[in-house]
Amino acid sequence: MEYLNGLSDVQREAVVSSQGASLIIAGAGSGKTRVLTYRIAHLLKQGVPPWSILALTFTNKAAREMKDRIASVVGEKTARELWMGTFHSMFLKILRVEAEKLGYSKTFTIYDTTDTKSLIGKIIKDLKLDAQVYKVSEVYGRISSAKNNLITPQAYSTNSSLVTYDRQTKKPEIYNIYAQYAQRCHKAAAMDFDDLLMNTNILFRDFPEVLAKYQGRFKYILVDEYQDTNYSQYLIVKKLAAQHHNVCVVGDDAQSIYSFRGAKIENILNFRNDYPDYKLFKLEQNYRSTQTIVNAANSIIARNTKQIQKVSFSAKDEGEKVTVIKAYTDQEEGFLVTAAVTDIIHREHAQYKDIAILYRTNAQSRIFEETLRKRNIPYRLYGSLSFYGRKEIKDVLAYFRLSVNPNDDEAFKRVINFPARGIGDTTLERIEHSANQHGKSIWATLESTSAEAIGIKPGIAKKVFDFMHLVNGFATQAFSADAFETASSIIAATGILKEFKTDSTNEGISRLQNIEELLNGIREFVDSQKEEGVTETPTLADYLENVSLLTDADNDKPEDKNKVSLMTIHSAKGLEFNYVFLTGLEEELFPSKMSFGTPEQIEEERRLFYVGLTRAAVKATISYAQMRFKWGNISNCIPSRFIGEINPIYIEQPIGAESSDDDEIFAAPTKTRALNFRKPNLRPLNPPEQKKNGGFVSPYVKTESSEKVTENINPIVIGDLYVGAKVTHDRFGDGTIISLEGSGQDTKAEIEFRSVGQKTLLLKYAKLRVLKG
DNA sequence: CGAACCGTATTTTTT
DNA sequence: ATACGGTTCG
Repeated sequence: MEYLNGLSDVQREAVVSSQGASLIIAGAGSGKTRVLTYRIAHLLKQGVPPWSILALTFTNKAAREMKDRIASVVGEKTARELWMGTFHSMFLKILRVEAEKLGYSKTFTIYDTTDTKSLIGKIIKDLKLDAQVYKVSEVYGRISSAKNNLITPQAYSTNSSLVTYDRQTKKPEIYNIYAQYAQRCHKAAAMDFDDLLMNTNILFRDFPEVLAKYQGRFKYILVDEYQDTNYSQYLIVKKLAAQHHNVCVVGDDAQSIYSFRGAKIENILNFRNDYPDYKLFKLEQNYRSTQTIVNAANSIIARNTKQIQKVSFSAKDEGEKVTVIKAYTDQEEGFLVTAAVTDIIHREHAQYKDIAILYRTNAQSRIFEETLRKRNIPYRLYGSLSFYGRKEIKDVLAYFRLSVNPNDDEAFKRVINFPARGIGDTTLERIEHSANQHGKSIWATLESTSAEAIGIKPGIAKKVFDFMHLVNGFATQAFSADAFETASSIIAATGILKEFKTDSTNEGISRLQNIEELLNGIREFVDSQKEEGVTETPTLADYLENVSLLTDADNDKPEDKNKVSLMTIHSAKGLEFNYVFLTGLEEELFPSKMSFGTPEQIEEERRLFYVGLTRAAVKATISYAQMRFKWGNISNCIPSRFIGEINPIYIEQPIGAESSDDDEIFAAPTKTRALNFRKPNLRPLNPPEQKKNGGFVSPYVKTESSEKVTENINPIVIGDLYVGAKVTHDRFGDGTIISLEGSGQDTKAEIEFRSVGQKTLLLKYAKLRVLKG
């Protein structure tokens, strides 16, 4: 039991009290993962069979890490037999076995967000609804939230509050879209993410014997991040735990940040109602962060009204104060943050992996990428365009999916004309129309309906059938042969490989590399499955089951081990870094403009800020910019209210741009009103690299008549600066125009200030006003 | 059918 | 600014 050493009293109690219902309120950095893993390890040591333990997490990464840690205590073989994974993956595993009871084929595929959105878009079009009114993402949100609350299409149409709401928002047809969507998914033998949970609920509701089977099997159920469960997930857990009542949930109401996705903070607040004789453990000591960080975080979260009372404290050193970086522009924010990163690396002898740059939206990552690249700092970008979201990967995967499940209409549509085989939109439209008429999948329709009835010419029909024949050839392989072999032959036989090999552009090369990476991934999958003895021949079908729930965070490569992390605060949840930068702390960005509606939404943003701050172990730095590029335009930014909400005793005086008189050099946007700027026929002329000539930089834009813009523009005055005339000096060194666009009354310029000789490079933007004469 | 062109919306977070 | 969808032309 040596693993029990080194735990605090309350942690140890939480670990060993294995019977009955337990609620573990675990503040940030309180060793929650440790408690969970040791609790499971403890159960295993006591002789509980691993397959009778169900441990649910929200990310694959969390599950994997926990599994690894358990393995180091009880051995890998035992750990492997645990039912440990994300909600989605665990219930997918069950649904694969039980699918036929729900009228699904066992080989059902999973529609990811892209598939779902494309299908919803198609339905909106088919129903001849106004796409301006029925926005795909909004409709998707409504459908998703209905599913997460276990509202079927039928229930939706009779639910007065939903129907009333939709009428009021002038979208009365949402129920219809939902019904169509559900129907078409079913025809295609496809489930979306929400279906995995909803169908599990339906399975347990309609098949008591199935529920009883799993209730009997899972003697112990553990749930991580319980505050982020939605109703659908909550109910599954409740049902499964109904027999043995050994349910242990871990969470922190202060870290609930997924309510937009249907997470119910109430689930954790109401735990006591479901399990009246529950045991409560409060892990209040923060072992991760300095006192300053913990106290600063507490001072923020104290402003929220809805919370479980707890005292989060740290016994570590007081530590450094939180630094606030104030930058003129988003560019400068990138520069200053990167400079601070370099500083930490050198001064603190920190490693890249100790540092994270966090932001509210993925769109903010770009500037940090640029500035980090300039300084040759290795970084790993999470989220945004994920590996599995790339076109070429999705295309290849679509072939795989189609080979396993020919009814997968979204996959079919994706690849019917990729690589191009002369089957265009019109043809596809006709086939789909016919499929909808027959209430069948595209594939099934093509199998049972004549080309004539569909309305396509024999020549085209032949191409379609050739395609089907091609896919058919993969089908048997996909279930019997080695996944890597099958994948390789699909990529070769379909001409995908050729398609990319002949493309010698950078784009093409990177696509080919991605496909190679995918193949490598498949090979690794095959090897690991063999090694673990799961199966003799891991097939493509086996591979697909795994891949659909992976995100790029699950795709860590060895060379990514020591890099600065760039990610949203959401994806940073559960992680920790010695040095954390929280960036873009501006009103409307963080807190997001979208959350201005209700105080509850602001509270969620505040929790998000809390989560971000508590990721830091040693030091947290906050940054914001006074101007930021948004939609290709500069906008003014107000510092986030959250900065002011931190008790000032934990904050160091701001560094970076001072709000002194030099502001006016940059034509403070409050003074120079950002007037509407119309681009009059301007096109880039030379790439920016070629732009320098003798201290001046020539504009790289031209008008359609090939005139250089500078020649059209009279000198512009911004403070002391003359743009378009030589700038003799300013306090940063030589001022230089790097690009200039537009002509006429109002124009926009991008100015780079560089102080030569020093390493300092300041990038600034200003909205300029052209002064005539 | 497919490439090229043009106009418009986009940016909250993700299993 | 960019990406996507729709339209037009070859």
